[in-house]
Amino acid sequence: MEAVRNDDGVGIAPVICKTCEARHNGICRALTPQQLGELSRHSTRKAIRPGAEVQGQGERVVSYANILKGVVKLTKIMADGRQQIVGLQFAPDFIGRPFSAESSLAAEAATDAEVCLMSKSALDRLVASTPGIERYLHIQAQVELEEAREWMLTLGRKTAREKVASLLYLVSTHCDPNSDHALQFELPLTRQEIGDFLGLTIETVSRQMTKLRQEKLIEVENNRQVRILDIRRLQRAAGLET
Amino acid sequence: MEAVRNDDGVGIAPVICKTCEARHNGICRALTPQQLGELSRHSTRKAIRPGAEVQGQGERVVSYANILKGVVKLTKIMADGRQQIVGLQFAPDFIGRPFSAESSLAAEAATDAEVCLMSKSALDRLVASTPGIERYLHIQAQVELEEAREWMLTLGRKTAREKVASLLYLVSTHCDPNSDHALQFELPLTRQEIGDFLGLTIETVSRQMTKLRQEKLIEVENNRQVRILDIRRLQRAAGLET
DNA sequence: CGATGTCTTGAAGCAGTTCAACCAGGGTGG
DNA sequence: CCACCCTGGTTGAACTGCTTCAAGACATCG
Repeated sequence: MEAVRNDDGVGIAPVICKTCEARHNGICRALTPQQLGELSRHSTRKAIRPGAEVQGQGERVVSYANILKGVVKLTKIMADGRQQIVGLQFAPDFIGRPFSAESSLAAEAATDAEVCLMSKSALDRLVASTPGIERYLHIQAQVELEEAREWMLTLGRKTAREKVASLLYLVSTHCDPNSDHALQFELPLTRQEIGDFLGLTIETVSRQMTKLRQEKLIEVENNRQVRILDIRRLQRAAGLET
Repeated sequence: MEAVRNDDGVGIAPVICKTCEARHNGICRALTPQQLGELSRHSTRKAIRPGAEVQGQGERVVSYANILKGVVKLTKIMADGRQQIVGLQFAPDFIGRPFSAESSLAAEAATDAEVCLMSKSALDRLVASTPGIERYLHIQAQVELEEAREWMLTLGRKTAREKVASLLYLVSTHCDPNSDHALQFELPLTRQEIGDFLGLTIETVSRQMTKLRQEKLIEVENNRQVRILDIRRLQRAAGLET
């Protein structure tokens, strides 16, 4: 909204933010250069490898994070080890819950990823003073809620085939922030993780993938590279519309 | 926060709001008497019978609603009729999505209920001018998101028995706004609706209820009156903790 | 009192799980 | 360079938990 100012030195956006995805489409867009400068003093960029936690389940939340690159999975785990992925986040999504001190889920990198960690207290201060930030977070919460509910339908009422197709469709619509549908992409999840997202076992996931391949809906290379051959049929296989 | 003023007539809260649950614990708590008066001019109280829609899936949203009494279910329905309940709302919850013109789900009374319908445009104006309202809505969105994700775990990874126990536990913790656990309550849902919430068939729900009854975890009268005999065991049966 | 809607119970069927074997790629070390 | 293993994925066969189909019970209501 406000251009980067360049006059007295106070208004200049931090160098580190200049090329940042979050600066342009993420939460930082709602900040003035001054606020950005203030926040960046309490922020650090960090690369994380697949499997590394951004935030643990039940841990005290001391920082928020912005995804700059890669995919982060949000998981819940039961006492006996059963696991459910309850959300996938892509750049430039924001991770963390204002107003709640404890995390009820774990956030873990699914792919090689890069995040910008921000001090909770610093951002909380900004939220209190700048309505635009709360607006941004509120809208993201709405979107995540909508996605969660859509997924509840998938988990509760779809067949294994529809579930797997739904996942492929979801990834294709989220992995590239610039386009609506990526027709070719690298799956950010292992078969085990796909199972944990869909409420299925790896074997079932594998079988359904094989079937979709045989029916020429998709092509798979190296287990991860997916090319969608017929997006309409995939959509139908996912139980979306007709 | 601000007491009802009584001096010049401008600051008096509308009579209709005086005894309202939402006024005390719901969204209207964030309003000044003036705002309350303004909003109440664009609001109407309405009783709705079980099955009546507050908001249809895919409909244009023209009003928001506050639940004053009863239980409202949020449902998603697929093209072929498969249905999933994606949320239960109790008084004094708020229904409706600011920032999105279309509803992706239907809101329908599960029990006899009473709502306060508010004009979307009037409330949107208030949201824009009063940060406290957005804060309230933001927090509710966070809570609903948290609940939706908890339920994703239930849908994806729990057995039929655990699902039914989870539902009973959920209702017992939500139906009475004043206490943590109601040990006796009337189920707001039919077996069919319970099935639609848990991703099960009515028969499976019925069988699991019977088993829980036989195991003395609960007592059931008239199919709807439930008494929880052992909340700890019910909790364990729901897959919560140990 | 039948009629209707909701719930329960039983028996058979099947989608998805479980268990087990196998396969492919990619290090690692002899 | 090959033997080795290790991880992640596939495939097959047997099993099982939930669904489906069908019948009966129970309550409410004209």
